[in-house]
Amino acid sequence: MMQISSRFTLAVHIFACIDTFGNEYKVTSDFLSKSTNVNPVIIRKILGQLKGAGLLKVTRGAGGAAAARPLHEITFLDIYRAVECIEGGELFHFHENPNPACPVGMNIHFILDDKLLRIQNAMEKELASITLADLKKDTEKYLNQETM
Amino acid sequence: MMQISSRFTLAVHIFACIDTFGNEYKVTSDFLSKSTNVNPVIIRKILGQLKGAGLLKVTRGAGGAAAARPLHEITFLDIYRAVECIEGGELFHFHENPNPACPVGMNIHFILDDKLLRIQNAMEKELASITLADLKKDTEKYLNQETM
DNA sequence: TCAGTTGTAAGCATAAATATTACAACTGAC
DNA sequence: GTCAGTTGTAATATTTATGCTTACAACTGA
Repeated sequence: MMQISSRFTLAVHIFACIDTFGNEYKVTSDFLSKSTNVNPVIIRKILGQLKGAGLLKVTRGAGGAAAARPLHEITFLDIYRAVECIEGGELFHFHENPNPACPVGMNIHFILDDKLLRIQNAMEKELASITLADLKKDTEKYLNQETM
Repeated sequence: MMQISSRFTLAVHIFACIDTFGNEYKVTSDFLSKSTNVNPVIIRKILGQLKGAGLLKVTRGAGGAAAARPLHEITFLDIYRAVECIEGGELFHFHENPNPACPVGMNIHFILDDKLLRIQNAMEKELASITLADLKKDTEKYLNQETM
């Protein structure tokens, strides 16, 4: 399988909750746990990662999370990088010890690395093109459909 | 972490070996095991996936693998899809049971799915733009550097 | 002071990847 | 026809990451 972990969609879900409920309610890990149906400790860990990346603020003691920057200045790429703690940020996992005595084995990184990077860049460029302002707009769209 | 599994880079490595050694040697799972330093049973499993996708032919009994189509008609996307057996082909893993009683939880898929798809499409488009002909060209480039 | 909350550690359960052993079935050369 | 070499596949083990859960110290605002 090997998909991008659900921490990413969880993090986006968290921001959608902050957008939607932030003014009315205190958005705590317990609140988010109920909306996502994910354990509050996991939520707190993700909140910590997002906080560490400067994307949101978490109020210790009193509780509650809020965005740390204007929404159009937070991209999906920021979120992806905050929660997807990949060594060196590399999307593709390589087999570890290709044979240095084989002409192909010894050169496989020279042959492949630039191509893999191109692919990863294409994905990250698209991630960077989506902001939390877009998310909020669409969230409101669907929530209003409910109300009607 | 959650990277794309090394089966993909392994599969590309396999094709690089076929390109380079296919005329001179019989490219068996044992041969490939030595070049990649990966267990021959794993190699055979990947060979089976590539064969199943119609990308190469494996000679039973006698042994050996070879490309099943002209190299410029095999893309990295073909290989990716052959070996990355993701349910529904989705790059992003979603938290399973968002709360249907929460306005955000009940709509999170409507809000997010199109955006995730855009990101995945960007990546797959780049995967599709690289063919095994490109791979062979670069492989020869680096191997010739060795010889000089 | 105290109820509610965050941050974090520790242990467990689950899932996927990869390694490994084993062996039946197959093929081509002799 | 035999046989060495190979593929296909099953079964098991190991490793690694994820996510769940319990627990609790530290913190904050009322």
